[in-house]
Amino acid sequence: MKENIWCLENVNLYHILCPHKLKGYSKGHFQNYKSGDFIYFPGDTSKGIFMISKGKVKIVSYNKNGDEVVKAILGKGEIFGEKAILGSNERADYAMACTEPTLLCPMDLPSMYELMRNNKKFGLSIYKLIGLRIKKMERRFESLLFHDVRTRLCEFIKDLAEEKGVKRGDMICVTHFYTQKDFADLIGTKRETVTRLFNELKQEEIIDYSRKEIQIYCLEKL
Amino acid sequence: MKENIWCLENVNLYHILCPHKLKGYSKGHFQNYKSGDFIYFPGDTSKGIFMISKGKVKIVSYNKNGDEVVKAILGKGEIFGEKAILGSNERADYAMACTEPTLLCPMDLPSMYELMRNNKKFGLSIYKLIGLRIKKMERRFESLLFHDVRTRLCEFIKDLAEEKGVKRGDMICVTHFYTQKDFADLIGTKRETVTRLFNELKQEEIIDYSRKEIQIYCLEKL
DNA sequence: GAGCAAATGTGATGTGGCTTACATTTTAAG
DNA sequence: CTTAAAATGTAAGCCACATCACATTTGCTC
Repeated sequence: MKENIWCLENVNLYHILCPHKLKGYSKGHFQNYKSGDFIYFPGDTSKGIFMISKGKVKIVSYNKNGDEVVKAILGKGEIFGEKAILGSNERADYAMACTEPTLLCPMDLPSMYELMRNNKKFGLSIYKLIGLRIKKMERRFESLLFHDVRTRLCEFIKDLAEEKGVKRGDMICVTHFYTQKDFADLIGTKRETVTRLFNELKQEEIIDYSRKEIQIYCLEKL
Repeated sequence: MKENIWCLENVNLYHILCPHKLKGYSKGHFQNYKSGDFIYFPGDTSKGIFMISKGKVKIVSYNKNGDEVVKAILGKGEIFGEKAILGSNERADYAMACTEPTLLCPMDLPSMYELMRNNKKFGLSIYKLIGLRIKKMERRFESLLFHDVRTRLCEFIKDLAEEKGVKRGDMICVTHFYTQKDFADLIGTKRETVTRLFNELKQEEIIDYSRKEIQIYCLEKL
């Protein structure tokens, strides 16, 4: 009974959690949000988790000056609010829809637990999902601890490329929806520094970029 | 069926995991380590988790210069290697006993999963444990992102005080086993900076300290 | 297509904390 | 008690980034 679930690169919970196949567990319908709508606030009771069926969701917090700090941007098939499973009964961040429309598939906790107990495979998928989140987190942490800003930005772009890069000729194009402020938040620096680095990388002909796209000429040099 | 497990501050798995009460699940015996013994290495197959029954365990890694980097120091009743539960089939760090003797209660994965499925309370305890680890991690991350070194050190000392501080007169004493290098690793800075800050805090009559003890005169100013 | 807010670009200036390079003290080992 | 190794102390110099202060560009709204 060797269970090497870790070797799979992605858990696709979409087809498991999708409400069509889960009548009786999920509420059987999607929630629809407009761009800018908050899905939950800090302090809200954690009643369950969400899977993104369509659109993008930002997980954010606000610093003491009231500026928005982006902690993650998630897309279709991705899950958020999963700390509820781990016994966190209050949400700690804001979750905000940032596309229109944003469709979410909510799933309440008791159903989750029941499913996890009854469906071994599902349970392991959830563990794996959480494990991956932790790994990602640890990776960010170590990066912050050991690497300078430029290295961090390069790693981030490489990750983006791997995740959603498209080959076009001998370059890789990544379409994204981050502002430079978002990049800065995500790698732990300031917007101005990101601007400077983007231009530095452009100068060195490693990448080129516009608002919503990055073209990578030379992945190795990143 | 409201399950507010999160409100409990600590999960005490000790009395649940303790092998005396778990014949059939655990191997029914402790593992004994000497100071400096490695419990596992990076790349080792994750066969299960460990609970510390007696002594201290360091989770460490090594940077490219071969210097030891301390990632955590754990004591009695604490658990490590728990990422195994989340599907990580290889250990990513070194675990090293740093007291003599160090007694560990090992528990293999299949038994863990079985227990988690059959014993609801146990399952939730494990979730909560993992949840707390994540919270701790996120806290460290945010601290690193937003606070300067002095603030981070103060937070760390306050945590120590809360966790194991003892009132003596109108000061709080914390006996610990960290070197200044350990402090530095754990808060993400260099040893020299820690030394400077310790002396700064001493000068300002907020704390006093010797090798293995910190006396806190004024918790509020930390 | 005028007007405005958000996003991006770029210089000048400041500084926290890393680096380097030793001195001193404490602990462990023989 | 001696000696070596580990831990701690201190100080000068430097540099990656933050901060501040605007300029410019882009994209949306009316």
